[in-house]
Order: sequence, then structure tokens, then C-alpha cells
Amino acid sequence: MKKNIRIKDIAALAQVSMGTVDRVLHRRGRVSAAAEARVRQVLREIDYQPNLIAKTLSKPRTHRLAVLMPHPDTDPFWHKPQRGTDEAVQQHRAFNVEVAYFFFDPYDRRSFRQQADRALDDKPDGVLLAPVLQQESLPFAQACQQRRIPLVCFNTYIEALPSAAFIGQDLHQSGRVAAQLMALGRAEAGHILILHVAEQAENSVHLYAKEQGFRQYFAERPGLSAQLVTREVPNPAAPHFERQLQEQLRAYTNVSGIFITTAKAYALMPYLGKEMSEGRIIGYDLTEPNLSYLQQGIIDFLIHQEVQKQAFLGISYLVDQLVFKKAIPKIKYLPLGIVTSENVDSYRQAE
Amino acid sequence: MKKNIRIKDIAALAQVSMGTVDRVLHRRGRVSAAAEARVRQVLREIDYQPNLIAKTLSKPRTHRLAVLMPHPDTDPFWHKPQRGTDEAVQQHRAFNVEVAYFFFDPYDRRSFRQQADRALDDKPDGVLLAPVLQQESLPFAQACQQRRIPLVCFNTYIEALPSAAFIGQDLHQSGRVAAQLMALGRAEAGHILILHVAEQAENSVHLYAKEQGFRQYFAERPGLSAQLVTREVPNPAAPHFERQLQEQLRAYTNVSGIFITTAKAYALMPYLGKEMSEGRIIGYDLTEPNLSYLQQGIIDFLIHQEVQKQAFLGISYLVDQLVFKKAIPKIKYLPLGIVTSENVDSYRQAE
DNA sequence: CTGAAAGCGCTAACAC
DNA sequence: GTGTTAGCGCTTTCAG
Repeated sequence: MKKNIRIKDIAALAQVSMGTVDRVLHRRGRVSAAAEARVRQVLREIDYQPNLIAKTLSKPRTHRLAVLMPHPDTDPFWHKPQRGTDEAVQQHRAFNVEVAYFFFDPYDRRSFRQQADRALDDKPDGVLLAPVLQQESLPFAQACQQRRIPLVCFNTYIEALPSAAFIGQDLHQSGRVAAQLMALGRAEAGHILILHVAEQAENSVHLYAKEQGFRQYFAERPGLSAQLVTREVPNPAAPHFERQLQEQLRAYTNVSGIFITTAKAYALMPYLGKEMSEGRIIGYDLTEPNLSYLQQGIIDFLIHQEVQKQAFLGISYLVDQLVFKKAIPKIKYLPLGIVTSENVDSYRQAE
Repeated sequence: MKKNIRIKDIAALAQVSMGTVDRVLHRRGRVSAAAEARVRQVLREIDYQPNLIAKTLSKPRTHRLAVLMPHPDTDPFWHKPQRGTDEAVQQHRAFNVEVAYFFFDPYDRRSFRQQADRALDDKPDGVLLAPVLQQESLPFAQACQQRRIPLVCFNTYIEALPSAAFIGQDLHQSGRVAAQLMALGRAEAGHILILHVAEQAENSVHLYAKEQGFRQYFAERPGLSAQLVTREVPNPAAPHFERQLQEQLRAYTNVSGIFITTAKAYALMPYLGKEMSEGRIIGYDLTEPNLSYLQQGIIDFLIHQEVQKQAFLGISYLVDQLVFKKAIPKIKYLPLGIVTSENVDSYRQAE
């Protein structure tokens, strides 16, 4: 019924000094083959669990993490990941975890490269990245890999990108969820619009995944006689947006539902004709303006991407890896939360 | 740009020894008024944040937590809180947090009292309680209060019970969510059944809260011409259950929906007539048997009570209070998760 | 190559 | 009453 095994105990068992044990544990070399063999033997027989408390106390090394993501001012969407990050750091501050933010403008590749360079110059112990700019994220990830800096990505999944972990949603499946909600309780549905709100071309692959899931669900159920129509909607900030949008949608009468594949559902709401906005409307994310339409009953469902939690977990994973030397999952999909006017408060309160 | 302030620094500033500072910090007495005043003065001027790492290292005091809840074997529902507890302990094991389970039989008050006594005899530093037995939980909570053992409750909210925190769901609101899902896409709905599956009388108040929320939602929308009918269903384990159930339900034709207010929806499914099981069915909780009906498309929605997370947070709160001396919220409501056959996997994976 | 020892910040026992 | 000191387990430096 002994207490936990200490380095001292191992040293005694292997008949060497603590220093030697420490050297083999950390592969610092300068150990004779014989001594190393004895220590390793002991280690194999017992289950040594280093005392992290003692470790962090003795080596007051601070773990510096870099977070590279769009500036919250460019898109309010990015406020939440920041909060998630702060929370996680707060939770682990006992272990000397610090974070430095490197915000970039998601519409400006140069700004990304700039911030990425600054992040690397900072020589962080780990990096959390929102790889919204696919092309530029790749070389950055490679740079991290080369420098052996663990990299965790969130929000946007990029297959080719070498990272320790990805945290986000199964987009295809989220499209299926949207379709299920759209179909619920209706056999005849007329036109259903799938709207991609203007994003960089790079993002289209992600929106497409959602669309595919959505269409697949309907395709599997021929009984749901709905006509699915996809449209790329221009950027709501662009001039003449309203006219363009209305021209695009004019063709469709008998619209019974709209699925907006980005977090920008709110931007379209003011411009939908009365008939259209009475159909079922499904969007993404609990951003403030979306919430207001949800509460008014105009938007029926929002699928919650949990970006705050994504960032929170991202930081936690880095800490697990750096501080606790724990293995972390390669891919972590978060729940596809279905949010309505009735349960939205419970989500907001929980954040 | 100084490092964190240490006791040593305070001692120097107050011109006393570290021992004295420690004594005033911990109110151990044996300090002259003058010395104490000087130390307190310094403490007021600076923001001393004790180093928890050093603290736990020096005093290897283990925090023993007691968890008092129904035995998972009496109802599989209780497996999840156990997992949540284990997870939380795991996460905080660096701070010497240990947990002892005291399982009782929720249908046997004597067994509760027995386990409650055992838990108290164990002199834990904190207690997590699932107060499903209202009458007996009250004196237990008072005993904790008297012994100044912090108590956190989860799952069942009892107003009168003195506890440091409660973690659970807003039951009334969860009823509203169920109603919203029930009403979705249907103006004419015939009969809608609200079924309370036999529970101790004590639990009825909670089921009633769900029912009230459900009814309130419909009452607010007279356009939804549905007839709501409440029925108490006997315990599925009882003899002649099937016959009793069918007798109870025979009266209702044209049933378009069923709302089951407990986690026991699965127990009713085999006995519903074909017409009935084609209506919309809404239940609670992701227990294995429920999931299977959800995936088959028989149950349409499950509202996720997140008992696992409840217990997880419960333990975390106790640790926050005991180890980190952090304030904890008096009431924490978790999100009212809406689970369908399409997003259920994302929930299970995330657990 | 190896062992001894100082020190991380805090606690608690022990002298004075 | 008060100050000193020996640890907690681990890292790291410094003699041998």
C-alpha cells in the first residue's frame, strides 16, 4: 500500500542516483549503458507516474501558446473563439500557460502571412489556428511541423494540413440535420432554397459539404417531393445587394424553406419577401443578429457550431500535450446542436 | 514587471517572518495584534495569489469527495453521472482529488439513509448528491451544512434544500421545447398524449414541471388545435403492464403525438399500437434503449439532460471551491439539447 | 559518466 | 508570539 512511486524510489531500486534516473527519463544522455539498462528495467516493472505538481513547481517554465485567427472586429463570429481560448487559459493558469493572439484579416492574405510570421517569431510552444485561408495556412502548418511546434486547428477542416488535431463539426452531417429539420412534418414542400452567402472561393468546399449532406437526406427520401435549388448569394455588404438578391430569387415561387449554409442568415432576413420568410428557415450559429431573428420566430432553427468550445478544447488539447504529455485525438467532432427559440436561452446561459 | 508575489515577499514588506505571514493567512492565531496589522496592511496593498502548485505539493492533503446517487444497476440512467464523475476526478487528480461512491437504491428509502450515514462517517471534504429522494435528502443536506461540508446537487432541483450549488435543467422550459418540436409543421393535431411513467410520488413535481411547460406552449398558441391528455403510466416492470397500458390508451384514437416525461420512453415503445407509434414521439435522455428507437425512426426527438456533464460539473465545482477557493454559481442550467437520429452520433461521440 | 545538493513556494513542526 | 527549518517531488547545476 505504498504511496506513489518517486524518482527516489526508482533510483534506490536501480541502485543509481536520482540524477541518473532523471537523465534516462529525459534522454539527456551521459548515462552508462549498464546504468540505463538497470533503470529501464525498473521502469518497465513499475508504473511510474511523474508528479506534475512537483514538476511544474520545480521548473517554472511557462508554456506560451499562440492563437492565430481572424480579428473579431472583421467578423463578430470570432468573438466566441476568443472567449473560449481565454477560458481555457484561465482554467490552466496554475500550470503557467500563457496565450498570445495573432489576429488577421480574413479577407487579406497578406495580413495572414504577416501575423503568421509574427506568431512563429514568438517561438510559441504550441499553436491554435483557424485555417480559414486554406492556401496560406498550409505553408504555415508546415513551418510549425518543421519547428516541431504542435499545431491544433479548429473550425475549418483541411485534409492536407498536417496538424496534431482538428476540432470542429462534421459539415456533411450538419447538412443532413438541417434537411431533417426542414422536412419535418411536411410531405409536399415546393421549392427549398439552399443559399451560400458569398465567401472566399476557398470556403466553398465547406459550404458544399453542407449542401451535399442536405441533398443526400432528401435524395434518400423520394417521398419528400421538394425541389432543391442552390444559389450563391452576393456579399450583403456589397452595393445593390438587395436588388441582386431579389433578382436571383424572383424565379422561385412557392418557397417553403430556406437553408443558409453560413453564419450570415441574419444578413438576408431583411430582404426576403413576406411569403418567403414564412417558410421554414434554417441557419448556422448563435451570433447576436441571428438570435434576434430566431427569437422573433423568423429563423426557425440554428445549428450551433460551438466555436467557443472548439477554441476551448483546442487550447486544452495543447495543454494536455505540452504539460500532461497526454495523447490527444486526431479529430474531434462536436455535437451538432439544434437551437430553437425555446432552447436558445439555455445555450446562451451555458456559455 | 516582478514575478508573482510570494509569502517571502510579504514577510519582507511587513518586516515579519514567513511563519507569521502564514499564520495570519490561515488564521492560525498566535500572532501579535501589531504584526497581524502590518501583514494585513501589506495584503491589502498587493494582490497576493497563493501558488496552488506549491501548496498542493507541500501539503499532500487529499481532498475526498463523496458521491451519493442511485446505484447504476437499479437504473442504467445512472451510469452516465458515474462516468462524468470519474472524468472530473481524472482531470483533477493532480490536486489529489479522490472520490468515494455511495450508491443507494432509489426505491428504498432505508438504503438511502444507510448510504447517507456511511458517506458522512467517511468525513468527506465535499459531497455530490442526486437528491431523487426528496424527503430523506433534506436532513442529509442539513447534516452536511452543520458539518460545514460543501454540498452540490444535480439532476433534481429541490428548492428547500440547502446546497452550495445545483446543476441541472430548467424542466419547465424543457417541456416548452418538447411542445415546440411536437407542434412543428402541424396545425391540426388530434390527441397528444403526455405520459408520466411511474415514478415515486416525490418525482411527480418534476414531471409536472415538464408537463406545465408543454401545456403552456400550446396554450399560448390557440391555433394549434390539439387535445392534450395526461396519463400516469404504471411501472413497465410491473406485471400486466401491457394490458394496463393498453386499457389506459384505448380511449384515444387519432393520436398524433406522444410526449414521455421521463427517460423511460423505450419501455413503452414495444406496446404502442402501430397507428400510435407513427405519430411524433418525444422523450428524454440518450440511454441505450432510447437510442435504438431513435435510430429506427420510432422516437423522433430526445431531449438531452446531459447527466454526465451534470456530474462532471458537480465535481468540478467542488474542486473549485475546495482547492481553488473559487466562487461557484448557485444554479447552473445546462443546455436543452435536441437530439434526432441525424445528430445523435455527434452527441455520443462527444461524450 | 555519476551523485550530491540547491531550490521552486508553501506548510507545519519546532525551537526560542 | 515569532522565526527558522525541513520537507513535498522534480529539475538542474556543479563537483567529482
